[in-house]
This record gives sequence, C-alpha cells and structure tokens, in this order.
Amino acid sequence: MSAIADAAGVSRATLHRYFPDRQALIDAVSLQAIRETDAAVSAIDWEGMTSQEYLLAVFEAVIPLGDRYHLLSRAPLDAASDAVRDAYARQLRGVDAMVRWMAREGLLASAVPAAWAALVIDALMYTAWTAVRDGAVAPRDAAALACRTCLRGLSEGAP
Amino acid sequence: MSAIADAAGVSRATLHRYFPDRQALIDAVSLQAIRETDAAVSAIDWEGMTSQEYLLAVFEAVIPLGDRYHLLSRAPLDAASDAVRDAYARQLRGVDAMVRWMAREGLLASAVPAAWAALVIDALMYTAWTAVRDGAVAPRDAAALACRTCLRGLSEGAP
DNA sequence: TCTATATGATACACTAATGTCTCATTCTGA
DNA sequence: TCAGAATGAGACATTAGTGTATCATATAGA
Repeated sequence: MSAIADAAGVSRATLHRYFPDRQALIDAVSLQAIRETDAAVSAIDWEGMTSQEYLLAVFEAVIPLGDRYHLLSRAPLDAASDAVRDAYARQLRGVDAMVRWMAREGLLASAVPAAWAALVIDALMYTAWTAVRDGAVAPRDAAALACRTCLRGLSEGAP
Repeated sequence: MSAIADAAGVSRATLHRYFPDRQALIDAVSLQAIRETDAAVSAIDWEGMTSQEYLLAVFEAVIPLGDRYHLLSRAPLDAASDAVRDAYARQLRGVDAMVRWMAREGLLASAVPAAWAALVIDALMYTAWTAVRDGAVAPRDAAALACRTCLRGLSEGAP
C-alpha cells in the first residue's frame, strides 16, 4: 500500500480514504481491468467478419492491455468481491463463445476439446503480452503471431 | 513457513534447522524442481528421433512435473541464489536448442521468430499442466494436445 | 544401556505492513 | 474572500510473520 501510494504521488492516508482496505483496492483495479477489456472487445464490429478475423481483432485489442492483468494474476480470486468474480466469469464465457464460433466454422480439429482451445487462447494472449514487454517480439507483430499460432495450432491437419 | 512445517509434519524449529531462512528453502525447492526436470528430459533417448518426436517426449516427461513449478512462479528470480539462476538459464538454453533443432528440420515457419517459438513451448507446457490439474483435459491427452498445438501453431502453412 | 543426535514445544525480539486517528495545511468553488 | 472539502504528515495500536534461543524429550546407534 505504501509503494502504491508513493507511485500514485499520494499519501498513504489518502489512499485509504479512497480504498478502505487492501482488498477494496484490488477489487477496484480488477473491475477496471475487466471493464477496459470488455470495452476494447465490444468496440470490435464483428458484422461480416469470419471468426478468424474476429480472433485477430480481439488479440490486437487485448494484448496492449496485458499490464492490467499482470499484478492481478497474483491476487487470489476467491478473496475478490462477487462483482469481480461475476465479471471474470462473464469474460470466460466470452472466450467460450468465441471458441464455439470457431468450431461452427470448422476451425477446430476434432481432436481438440473446446476447453483446451479456450485455455490456449488465454495463454497465448498473456504470452504475447509478455513477449512484447520483454522485447522478444515487436509490438506490431505480436497479435498476428499469437493469432496464427492459435488458429493453426487448433485447426485440423498434420502435423 | 508455519504452513510448510505443518504440511511436512515437522515443527517450525526443525524446518529452520534444515533451511536457515525462507530464501534458502525456496532455493532448495527451485534446484530440486530444475534437477528433476533435467533428469526427466535427460532420460529421453533422442537417438534416431525427429525433433517432433522429441518434443512430444519432452512434453510427456515435463507436464507431470508442473506442480514443482507452480508455487515457484511467484518467487522473484532476482532474489534467488546464483546456483538457481544458472540452472534456470541452462534450462532456457535447452529450450532454445530444441527450437533450433525444429528450425533445422523445417518445422518453423519463416514468419515465426525463434524467441516466440520458445515462449509458446514454455507457455503450453504450463497450460497443459493446469489443464490436467483442473480436469479440463485428461492426463493421457495433455502432452499430445500441447505438442500438436505447438507443432502446427509454429509450422509453415495456412491458416 | 548409554550417549550423541534430532526433534518438539515454547518463548522472545524484531520487522514489516495494515488500518485508524488527529491535526495542520492546502485547494477549490461560491 | 471565505467556508468547506481534500490532502499530507505523523502517531498509534494491532497483526502476522520471521529468525533465534533454550530446554526437555525422544530416537537411534554403538
């Protein structure tokens, strides 16, 4: 809390006035992250898109928001408020819906369970962000690389 | 430390006799995890294997060891001892070597940087383990799924 | 059996962090 | 200008956790 107050250029007392305790702050930051992500994804006009194009658009929209989730990944979800848990569950359902769309368009190999596809999409989003952050991949390439890795990785065919 | 001592069926005092402080314990567990992984990977007889077969064998050997790394992922690496940092760097070089082998055999698309390939392999190993742990994927399928996702995801071709 | 070693239980000092409170100061808007 | 609101600085009590030390007991091996 001290470090956060310092980084915000604010005294610790003021921080506690806005967020009574630690968990309230974490909840607020979590909700903010989820809302930003929702907004970025909702802004995509998917009319007339294939699911491939949509997936790429989602990667492009979400990867730059990776820093919102970085610290949050250490915050135990079961300590969060109901609002945060609900919002998070909604996000997961969004990924599932995308996977079902991909499946309808025949982009999922029969050997690939939907649950695995959703996990891979999540994991590659996070990996793409860390790759950009650490300079392993150029920011302009990250979304295309991650999207391509998902699409080919999950689709039918050999190898 | 108290929780660990309890889980080990040992008093906190005894725990401190074996590991003087917290960091010593984390270092010991880290080294153990890395050595177990090294042993599992070294046990693979890669003579006459293609890099594809080798990658599958590595996934099969390493995924069951995921729990060794789970808690460690929260331990800041720069607080670790030199021995741990060295061992970890060696492991990363091992992944790089595997990626170079795959590249020599033409399994890496020209659009896919080696650094991205290494990150994807790492990420999917961890994802496969969590998928098994959470029951999203059957243990016997995990390695094949992750390996397949890597190989197709990183290789040349459309989509 | 006897001795050395390992362990458990417990107490202790110390640190870091959290959350609360008070009071003086600053700023903001009518 | 002036009143109300926001902030900063600092003190305070509380808690959790860490590492150390001590002593009695249990255990194993010669």
